[in-house]
Amino acid sequence: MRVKTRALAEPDKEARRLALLDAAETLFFAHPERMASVEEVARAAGLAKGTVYLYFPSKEELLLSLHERHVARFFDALVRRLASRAAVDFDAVWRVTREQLVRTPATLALASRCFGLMDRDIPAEAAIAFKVRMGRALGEAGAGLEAHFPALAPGAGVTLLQHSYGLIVGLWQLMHPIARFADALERAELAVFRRDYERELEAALKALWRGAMEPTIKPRARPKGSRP
Amino acid sequence: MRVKTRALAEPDKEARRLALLDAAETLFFAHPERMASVEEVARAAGLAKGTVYLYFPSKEELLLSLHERHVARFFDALVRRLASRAAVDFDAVWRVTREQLVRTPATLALASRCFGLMDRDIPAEAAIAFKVRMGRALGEAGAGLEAHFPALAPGAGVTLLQHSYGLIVGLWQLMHPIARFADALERAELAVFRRDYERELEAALKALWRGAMEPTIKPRARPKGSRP
Amino acid sequence: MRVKTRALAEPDKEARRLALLDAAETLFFAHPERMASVEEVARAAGLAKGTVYLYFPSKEELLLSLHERHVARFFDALVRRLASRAAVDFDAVWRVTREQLVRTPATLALASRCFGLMDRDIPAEAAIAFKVRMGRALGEAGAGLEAHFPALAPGAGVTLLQHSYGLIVGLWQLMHPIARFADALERAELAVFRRDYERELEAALKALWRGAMEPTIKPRARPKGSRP
Amino acid sequence: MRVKTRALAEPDKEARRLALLDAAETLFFAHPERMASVEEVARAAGLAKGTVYLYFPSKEELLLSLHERHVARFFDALVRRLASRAAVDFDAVWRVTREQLVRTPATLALASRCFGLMDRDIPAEAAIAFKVRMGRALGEAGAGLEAHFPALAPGAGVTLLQHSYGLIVGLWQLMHPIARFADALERAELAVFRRDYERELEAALKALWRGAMEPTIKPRARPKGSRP
DNA sequence: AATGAATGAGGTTTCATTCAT
DNA sequence: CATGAATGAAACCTCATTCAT
Repeated sequence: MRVKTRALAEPDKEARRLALLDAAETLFFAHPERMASVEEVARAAGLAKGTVYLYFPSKEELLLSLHERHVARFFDALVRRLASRAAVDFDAVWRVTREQLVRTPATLALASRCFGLMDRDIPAEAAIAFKVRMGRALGEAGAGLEAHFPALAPGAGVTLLQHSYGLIVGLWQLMHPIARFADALERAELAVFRRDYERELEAALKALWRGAMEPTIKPRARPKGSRP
Repeated sequence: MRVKTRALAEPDKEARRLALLDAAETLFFAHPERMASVEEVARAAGLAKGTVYLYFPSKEELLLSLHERHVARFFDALVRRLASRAAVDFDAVWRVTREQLVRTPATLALASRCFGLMDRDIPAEAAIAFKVRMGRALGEAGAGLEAHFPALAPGAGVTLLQHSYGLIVGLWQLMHPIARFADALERAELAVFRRDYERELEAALKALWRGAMEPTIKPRARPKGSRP
Repeated sequence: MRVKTRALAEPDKEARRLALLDAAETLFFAHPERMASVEEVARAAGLAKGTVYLYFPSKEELLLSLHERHVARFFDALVRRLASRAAVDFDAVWRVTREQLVRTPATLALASRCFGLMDRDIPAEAAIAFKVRMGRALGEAGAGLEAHFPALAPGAGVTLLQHSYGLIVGLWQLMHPIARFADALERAELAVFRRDYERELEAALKALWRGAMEPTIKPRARPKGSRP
Repeated sequence: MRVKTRALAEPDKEARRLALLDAAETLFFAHPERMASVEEVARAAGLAKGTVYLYFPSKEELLLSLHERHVARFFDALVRRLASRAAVDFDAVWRVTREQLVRTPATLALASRCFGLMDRDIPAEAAIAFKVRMGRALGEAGAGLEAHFPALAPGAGVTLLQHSYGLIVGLWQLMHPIARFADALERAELAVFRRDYERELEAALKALWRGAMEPTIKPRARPKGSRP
């Protein structure tokens, strides 16, 4: 009968909430492919199963909260960076992205999953509240972006962030390394898949941003001749 | 007691395999958020549950097969277009993409899921075989692309396709419409999420391609002054 | 953090006990089909969950107490009526019954449940103490009945009360209206179940009492012929 | 891995259904106060938990089926008796009742519980279907009764049966012996509860029927004097 | 005395897979 | 080959009760 000291004061409760999120994150990080059970999460936090339900209405909403924490951290860092005195260019944004998203793989693994959860497992109420908060952060970051990149028309900052986010997650799904395939990847036939997610993402994002910034240029290349 | 006549000859077997894939596709299309059970798929194909396992080793591999069929169709159409006499520009590729991927939402819903499956549910053997086939198609399409777009260095065609694919799926997850949120989306706070996936994707892909084609341009904008 | 002032004095304690019973009664009345949780009862009484256990050893005993209060009220009213100067006939008893039991449906809903509780959830000690108190009230009321109905032999008053009580509760279970079936009850096939509990009970009790009062009559009807 | 031979043919399936009902009945009979878990029922029938759900949509509906079987048996026996050539009087009906209901205590224990289930746990659909079947049997038996007891007006047979059923169950709840109270019942104070259900019920039913058969007699006794 | 955070037993249901027929 | 009955692991969530504060 493990009796974790009780979180009576509000700050303690918040701390416990965070402890549960931490536990979930750790487990998810250790085995991104397998979703830990609520019991496991609770135990990892030194609590009992039922206690989890004092802090989260359901397992899905716990996961969404974890996801939200990740996203919030990213936006925080990004907004902070955009608000700083220093000049901001793609690399500056990329560095934030890399630290907050790319190099915390659990973040992306969870993001992938949460897309699916929104479709059915999260009560509309909660899903919408989540989106409202996201929308706020997104709006702020988008505006900040526009302030630094004159090429971005009003509204284009938000759009670019969304497109980037889609690219980040989509490419991660396509390219994130899977341990058990490491050997097979050595085969010549699979050379095409021997890719470094971080490097690829940087290149892709760079291309996306570059393209987004120069909308005036006549849009596309024209091939001289078709295949012989 | 339905006693479907036996599929003795090889062509019959293939036909039955396809019937199962069709059934799975139909069900998945009808409710992309919910994964139909094996029983449902079997029934929709006019077969019994156990029969599914004569044609697919597991539910996951059935899904992967379905996914592969989608991807193969896309690559077929793309390669065929690239091989045609007509000139090829971004729009030509986009039209193929739109028909094969964007306007068949089940395709993208399934793609999202299959990323996850690869991580754990598909035996390495099967996963690798799948990747080998994908790699082949990818290589061919990538080469075709390079032939039409001189700006693409060798190898850049494949890369661009992969980046594009990541963007297509990632953006879909982020933006695909969810029926039960339609009302909520009217709120001013959620204006940011009121987006048309097809239009957004076209813009994002265009930017990505444009950026990928002009790698020499000096990379980024420089803001004159920071935020006031 | 609600800090209800402490119930130090004995009268306060009793008042708080009653508040809890009132709260339970209200909740039970509102949703007789669903048993409120201890938390709900406590909140409805303006107390915290744990406090309930200072006044009742268990949820079951709380319910039993509530039930006892109902029964006691009934017996009080009955005994008072029997002790009054006015003449007493079936109708007089029926009126008491109707007011105290029939028209307070929660009473009967709870009575049904408490039968079940006695079997296992109530400690023998408590159950027996309850029965002793019930026995006392029953004895008194039975005697009062015998005083008014000369046809009742000694002991027959108690017996008649018990039989009546069984009938009251049994018939309630059989006939009490269930909101969600109201529509279905319109069907011709279910005409047999379209019954008014109060009216039925009155008729059944009348029959029971009439039969109990005339034990000398040769007992039963004789059919002339069997089914044609 | 227990592999009960498979019930492929329809009669086998029905047999298995019955085996599950038998198992549930046995367990319920052994411990009427405790409701066996689905797992226990399955094991008692030599099956696995999941198998139960092939035969019953939910635990509650299994219980309702069991209850229905009991009631159906009673009605069968009653209707058969009423249809036989032999004369029918109260005792004849009582004997059927005694064998089918009174002396199979599980029947009454379950009946008590099922009243509660109807309120919320059984889907309206199923509950109504059950009632329709019950209504049919009730109508038939009621008509049979009227044929034998000329004192019963049309419709009075059904009514009498319902009232009787209420009395049977209600009195059972009030009087059925509870093993752990056997000793306590020896106390003088509890003499009032030292009752034999079967005997009491017979008396009460007799009174109810007698009263129901003689509706013309001037209704009630008149007390000579009130309490001194 | 009062609180409410923590506990954890307890039970239902789903569904991919197997295998006897 | 085809069937579908049988399996049983897996996971969630509720809520009466305890007890540190």
